Amino acid sequence: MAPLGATSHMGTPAPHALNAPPWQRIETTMMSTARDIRLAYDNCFEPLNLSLSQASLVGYIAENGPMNQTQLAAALVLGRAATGSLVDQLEKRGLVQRSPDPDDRRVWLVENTAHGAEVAVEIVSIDEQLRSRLRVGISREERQQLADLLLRMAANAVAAVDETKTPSSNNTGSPKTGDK
Amino acid sequence: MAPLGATSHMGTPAPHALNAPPWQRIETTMMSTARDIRLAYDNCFEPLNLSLSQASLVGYIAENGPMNQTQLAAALVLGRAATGSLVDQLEKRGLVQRSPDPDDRRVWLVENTAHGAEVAVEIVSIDEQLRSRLRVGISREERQQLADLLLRMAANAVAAVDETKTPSSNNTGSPKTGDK
DNA sequence: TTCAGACTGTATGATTCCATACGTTCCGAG
DNA sequence: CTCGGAACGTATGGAATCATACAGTCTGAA
Repeated sequence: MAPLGATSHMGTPAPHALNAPPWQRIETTMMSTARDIRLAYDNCFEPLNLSLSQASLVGYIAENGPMNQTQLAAALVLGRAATGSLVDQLEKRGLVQRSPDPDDRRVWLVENTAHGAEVAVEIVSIDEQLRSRLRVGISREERQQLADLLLRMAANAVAAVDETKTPSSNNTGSPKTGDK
Repeated sequence: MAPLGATSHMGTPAPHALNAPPWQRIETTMMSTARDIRLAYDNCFEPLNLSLSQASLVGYIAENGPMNQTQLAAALVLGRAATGSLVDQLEKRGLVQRSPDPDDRRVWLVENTAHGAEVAVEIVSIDEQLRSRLRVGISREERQQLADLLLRMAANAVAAVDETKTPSSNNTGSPKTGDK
């Protein structure tokens, strides 16, 4: 699977790329690249004792103001459960806090504490630093195209799943809401 | 930090893409795309009751012949422990089997069973199907460039980690030797 | 008013993977 | 032959995330 059948018996099948196994296919390359990036982020935030997701949450609130967990989940591309867990961790450390939403008793408004706001400054700084580090040798135009291709591929992936999931059957559960 | 600071207040920030939140930055887009692709694969292999990693392992052996677990780990871009775990699972299901390497008593040669070989045919077929599905609307040239950009970015990520981990290292590619 | 349905956050269990620390085995220098 | 180091596979613990199920709350229609 993962690779193609290059069967590179000899020493140098092709100077494909710097470090990645040369026989990998795009899909695998992508997942492994994503992992490398996540590791780089985690590594960068380690001095603050934060994971990428945690830092993202604090940073996102710092830039966009308090919001509820469902909104956060959408912003971080995470499930609500995972997001709630993140907020728990950050609340324990005193970086964020939950206040009740006066208009909706179901909802917690998550906001940064004073300390959280301080840390957020560092987070943003570290983030920008790493981002520029990741973009070394990659022009703005290339990034644009990269993003474009990624989105198209993601759309294909989602579509592929949808097709097999919703051919004709009205499943007992709801294919959409997820809840319930 | 998932988002960028664009603060696209409202209205129509940009018809960026079909489903992805428009404010995401490349790094996040990539990770989320990778996740979508993984989900698509898992979904496709579900009829066979296999995860992507499991299917990859069987398929890879089918195409490249028996090999030891360290080689497999490198091929699948996984750690040795995770690979061993995969082999365990597949062995229980009778898809692969471990035979002792006559030349090295430390090593297991992992190979497909007869049943595993049968399944591998399906795996390869399903994989090809999904892959072409993922490539809809993306030319070969674009894929080439995508792979190129991904690899450059991955290299940057690895380098970024290396820099902070070993201030005076010269490693170019793989800082292997996870063991002690 | 009442009630069904949709939404919010939470709890739980499972899965996948990493990092680390072993115990065994191989290899090469003395 | 005899060690020390390197490589292999394994065991263990932890982190992140998903999917599901649930209880409280809001909303809109009857």
